[in-house]
Amino acid sequence: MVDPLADERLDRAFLALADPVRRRIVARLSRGPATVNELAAPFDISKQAVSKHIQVLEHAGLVTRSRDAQRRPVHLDAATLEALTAWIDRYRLIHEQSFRALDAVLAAQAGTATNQQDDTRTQQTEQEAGS
Amino acid sequence: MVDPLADERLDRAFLALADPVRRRIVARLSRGPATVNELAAPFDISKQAVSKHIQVLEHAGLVTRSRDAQRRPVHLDAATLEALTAWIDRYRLIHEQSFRALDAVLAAQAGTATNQQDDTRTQQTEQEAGS
DNA sequence: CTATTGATCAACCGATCGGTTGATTACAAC
DNA sequence: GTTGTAATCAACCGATCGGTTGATCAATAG
Repeated sequence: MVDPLADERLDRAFLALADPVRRRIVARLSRGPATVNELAAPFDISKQAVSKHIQVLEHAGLVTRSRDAQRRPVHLDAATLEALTAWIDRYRLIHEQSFRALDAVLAAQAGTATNQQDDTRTQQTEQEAGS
Repeated sequence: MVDPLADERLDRAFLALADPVRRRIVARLSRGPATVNELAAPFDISKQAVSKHIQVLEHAGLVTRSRDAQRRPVHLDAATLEALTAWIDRYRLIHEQSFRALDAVLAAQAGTATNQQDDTRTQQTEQEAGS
């Protein structure tokens, strides 16, 4: 459905979200388009800095811009967000799967009843018996 | 369910994934734990550099480490991955929702179609956009 | 004990990032 | 035209990032 993003594009998209200002901008845009001035209002930084943040988001494919007189409204591009979740979920699910397989192996070896291989989506915390 | 990660933790987690080497490490770990040497093997960079990458992933909460003699196996922590998809999906779904609302308004006004591709995924959770 | 293996620590370097200020473009209103 | 507003461009700065090399720590093997 959504193209798996090329490596460099994933770089830029994840990097774009690795900043609280840009995440807040994305959060704001999820409720509809906004101009740079509107987006800059909640922040204590300069409008130029916000403009740069928007450029980072745009270069990452997370937002697009249109034109309305001298304003340049910014729109969220949800397709890229979806591609990011697709990447993450891919490996998250592989991990879950192999974890369940390991559970089965351990259960078969020991026979003791510490296995829960039912459809509980256990994302259990690894604990170290590292002594 | 999964704790919404604090802002600083989200910073680190997204930043950790904004690097192709670290994403390949995550991909490898999704199939099971591995030592630093094993993880470093596919790359042309030094083992120290890979060790740093792993520290970045660990500090981001994406991996944990145990101990086995002089080896320090690295394990994926899928919970943090899940928290990232949770953050993304939250705003992706809000966006979808407001887009549909806009569609309805425009349809009522003029009957003209918008240029949004119809991604049918009916979700109706009303949420507010925090950070 | 010494030697070897696995991994980290420490210092350093060039590139990029997030921010600033000042100048400039683009458009609208008068 | 001139003024005003929205936004970007350009140069600069300190901090962080990704990489290197060399030394060191931790644990096993001989």
